[in-house]
Amino acid sequence: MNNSLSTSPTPAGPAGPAGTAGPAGTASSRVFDHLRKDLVGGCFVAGEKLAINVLKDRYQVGLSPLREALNKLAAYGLLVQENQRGFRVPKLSRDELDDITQVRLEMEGMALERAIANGDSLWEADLLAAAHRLKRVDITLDKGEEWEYLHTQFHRTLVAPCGSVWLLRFIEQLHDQFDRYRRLGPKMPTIRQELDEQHHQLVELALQRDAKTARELMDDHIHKSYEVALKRYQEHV
Amino acid sequence: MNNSLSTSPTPAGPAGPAGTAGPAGTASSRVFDHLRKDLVGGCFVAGEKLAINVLKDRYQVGLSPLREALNKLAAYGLLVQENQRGFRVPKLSRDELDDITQVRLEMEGMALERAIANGDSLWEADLLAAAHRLKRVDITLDKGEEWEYLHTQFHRTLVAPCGSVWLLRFIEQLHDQFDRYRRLGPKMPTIRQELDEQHHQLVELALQRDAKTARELMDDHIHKSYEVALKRYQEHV
DNA sequence: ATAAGTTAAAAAATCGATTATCTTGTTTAA
DNA sequence: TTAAACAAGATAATCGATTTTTTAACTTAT
Repeated sequence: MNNSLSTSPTPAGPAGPAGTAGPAGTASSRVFDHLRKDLVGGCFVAGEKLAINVLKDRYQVGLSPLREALNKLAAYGLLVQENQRGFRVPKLSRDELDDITQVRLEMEGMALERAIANGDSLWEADLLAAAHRLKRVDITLDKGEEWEYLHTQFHRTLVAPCGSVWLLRFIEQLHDQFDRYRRLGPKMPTIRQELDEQHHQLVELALQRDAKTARELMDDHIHKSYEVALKRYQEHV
Repeated sequence: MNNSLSTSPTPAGPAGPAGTAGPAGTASSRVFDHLRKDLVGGCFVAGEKLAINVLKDRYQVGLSPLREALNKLAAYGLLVQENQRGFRVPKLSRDELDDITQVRLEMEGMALERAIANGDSLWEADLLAAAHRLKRVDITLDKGEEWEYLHTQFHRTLVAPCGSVWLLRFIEQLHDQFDRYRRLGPKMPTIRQELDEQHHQLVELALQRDAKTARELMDDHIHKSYEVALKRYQEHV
């Protein structure tokens, strides 16, 4: 996977399931990936203050690489840094969830249209593969990690050939933010069935190059996810 | 000003002209602001590798705060971090300039429409003030810094009440990226007259709540800036 | 000559300890 | 009784030194 924030030419590695960067390079980048995953996955309580010394033990690194990772995460928006009192997990709010969703609708819609215009046949193949892998995940066996990873991958693949590096970057960032809400509480989406059905239809429409309908469906898909996220958020207050 | 990346509750201070964070808190945040300004202002050559020890002297800080700032800037997109070989200034390319411009058109247009829908009368006052200050800058006296700062402020004010924190964040980031091109070479925009005229018209349209025309003008304004940036880029190769 | 191997110098990343700042509980003065 | 002042402990930020990795110059073998 190799997210664009990590230090660039990660040796790739076997690309383990959950977005981890293989054997990985620096200590700093390893903590970054790990912490990012945990923050998005809801391992921390929103608003919580992070005790650096605790993190140091938890992630088995020294202060310097840890602080470097925290600084990156703050610039990325997964942490808030306060003047002389360390880092904390950003609070959640209904308003922000709505905001994120709105912007996602605009940006992912745009990106999808462009991807459908530009994507080649290699893209079609990747898309089919990603959707297939996602569908194949055994809910009973999966601890949630596998589905989450493949879901992210699917959406990444879908918009990948949109032609705009910056659009992709922002979309990724918004996904992380959105998932802080969607992944509150229980592991598996209750309506996975429905969502997977939409994923399948999205592939169909992409292959048919029906940008307009695809975008409508994407809107719908985001709205569905929004409802899940909102419910989770409201139950979690 | 107090950019959203700096550590939050900066004591405000007298808010010096050029985006600096007043007396400022941590060494880390001071270097961050300073480096950000220099990177956007073109003090470094694109593609250049940053020698940490040189920066350490140049900005008068130790390794730790410096590295923390560099890490933040990398997450923000003003630096590229390579696996075990430090930081470098991102290369410039025609493709990227086009990309940035495209996304700016979409996002700032959207933000402007929303701002015009939401902005109250305090906003109208702020807008008039920002435009006025911008117009008043004496080109002969100004070393370029003042105009640049007020220009940024004007555009910030224009979209401020759009209602989306994330949109504002992305727009700010894109501005920084765009300015890496626009501010190549000579200090003052050759067509400042024209640009200031557009600024003035934008205020007019905003006050009249004419969202549609305002957006068209904004598109035009971005296109004009794009031409400046492109020319600068091509001359700078 | 070219390419693989070797090694010394340079640079990046990390560690351990120090310094500065905040927090909290307690005291003291109004 | 309340609020300002203080002091001790906890936490954040920074420094200086060490370790690791890369770079570049120089061999040596094919």
